Amino acid sequence: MTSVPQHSCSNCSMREICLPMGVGKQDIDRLENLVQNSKIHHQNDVVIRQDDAFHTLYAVKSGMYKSVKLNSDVEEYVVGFHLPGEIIGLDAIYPEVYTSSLIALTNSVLCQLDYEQLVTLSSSIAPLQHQLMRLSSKEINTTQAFQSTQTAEQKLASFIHNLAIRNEVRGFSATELHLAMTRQDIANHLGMAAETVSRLLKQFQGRDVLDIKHREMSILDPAGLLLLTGCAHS
Amino acid sequence: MTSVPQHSCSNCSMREICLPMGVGKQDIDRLENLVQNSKIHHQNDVVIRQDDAFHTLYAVKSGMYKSVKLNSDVEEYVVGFHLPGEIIGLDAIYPEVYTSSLIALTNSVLCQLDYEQLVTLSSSIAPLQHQLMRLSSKEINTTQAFQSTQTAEQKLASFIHNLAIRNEVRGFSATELHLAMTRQDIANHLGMAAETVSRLLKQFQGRDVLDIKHREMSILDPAGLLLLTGCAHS
DNA sequence: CGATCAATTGATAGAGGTCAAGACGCGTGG
DNA sequence: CCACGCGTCTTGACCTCTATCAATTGATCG
Repeated sequence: MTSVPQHSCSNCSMREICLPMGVGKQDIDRLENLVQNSKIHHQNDVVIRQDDAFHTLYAVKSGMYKSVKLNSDVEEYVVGFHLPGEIIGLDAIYPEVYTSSLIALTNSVLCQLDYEQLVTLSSSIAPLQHQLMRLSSKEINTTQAFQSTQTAEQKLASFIHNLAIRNEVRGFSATELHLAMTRQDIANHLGMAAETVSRLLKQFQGRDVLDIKHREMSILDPAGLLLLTGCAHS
Repeated sequence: MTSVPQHSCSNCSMREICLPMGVGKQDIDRLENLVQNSKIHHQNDVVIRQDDAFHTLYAVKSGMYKSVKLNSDVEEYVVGFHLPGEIIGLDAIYPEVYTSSLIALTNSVLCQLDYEQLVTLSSSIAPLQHQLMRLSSKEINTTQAFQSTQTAEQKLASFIHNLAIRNEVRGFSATELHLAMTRQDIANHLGMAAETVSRLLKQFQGRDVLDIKHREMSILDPAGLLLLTGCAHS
């Protein structure tokens, strides 16, 4: 009786969200062979350095990461946060270098996938090819979705709502969120000042939309939160 | 001596930017067979309606289009503008419905591609598969690139600079631009008021960075424009 | 238990939104 | 060819939202 390797796709709790979605049982081991040993990271570990040559995609197995883009000398921009099951590096395919640095926000685990091998494999596994395109498409959407939001209030509400939905999809709580990132990271990501995030969160609390203690957030009124977004987000 | 069909990929001036990039001579006719008859549109023609079922990707052959997303009842957001050689609809793959409406800004021509057929074909033509991924990746990048810009001045400068680069890549002028869209469209796209666009353009003129008469723009000082962006855009 | 980093809170100022009026360009029809 | 009307663009005045600066509190960790 051979034990399934600890970090295989077939026993991963994210298999229905991640790349293996839709891939049949007979093909999934071909995908598993391609997945390099998982890498364990600790808080503030730098996993990818911006401008390094692109060869591998990453999938988050557990924990949380952030992507940070250095523009000019000092100015940096938090592109986004990555939850389990999400693929990192799709944006690097075209320029063939990573466009941002990747940093672990907490103790986390990543799976590595050689891109060339993955593409080759996907041309013989139709569901894998489809999922690769689906995930790219999804990334385009999520990046676009936040552009339309106007005020700081809408932006922050959208951000929290988006986090809650992503948590829920992963089988976690839709109302109890742990914020692994700092207020400054959130603010930077949303293009506002950290002080504004602080003030708005307090305001949301005052309206009984949510409750925050440090990094632990409870969404008390999901419908109210959705209203604050200016509606229509997924 | 058979004449090449008028709207084939092989004699299209955008073939080195569009999907055919890298596809060999022997395979390109297989791609051409998949391309439906080109569709001619006039200004303000609605080509795609938001929320319609997704089946086909589009490639711009000539002219210019805009993507518009309706959020709540009245509020609408201009997602972006599409130049010749660009693929439209990649963001619709995941949700399987178009996430925005597509409107012609001037007399324009589109090529239609059935997505299912394209994916099937791409699994037997490696360069096509690569290009499909590359174009998706590029789209993720361009959407991300503008998020980091802070002030209205930086946003507008980045927008103009981006337009100029895209024009240049297509073999058009890098300094003489025709703005097919209204100031309101630009403003909406960049998340600012039309009045602000107007004032900033005037300001850019005053600093001799560019010259504008109605919809015709001349970039007088490309380096100065780049400075205004806050640097680092492609 | 200080030292350090994160988060909050208050005061102030400036960028840019909004409202309103007017100018300009363009197409239509007399 | 010119007058009219409509949509686009510009310009000005005002005000709000949010960034910035500064100080304090709170949390975390060696």
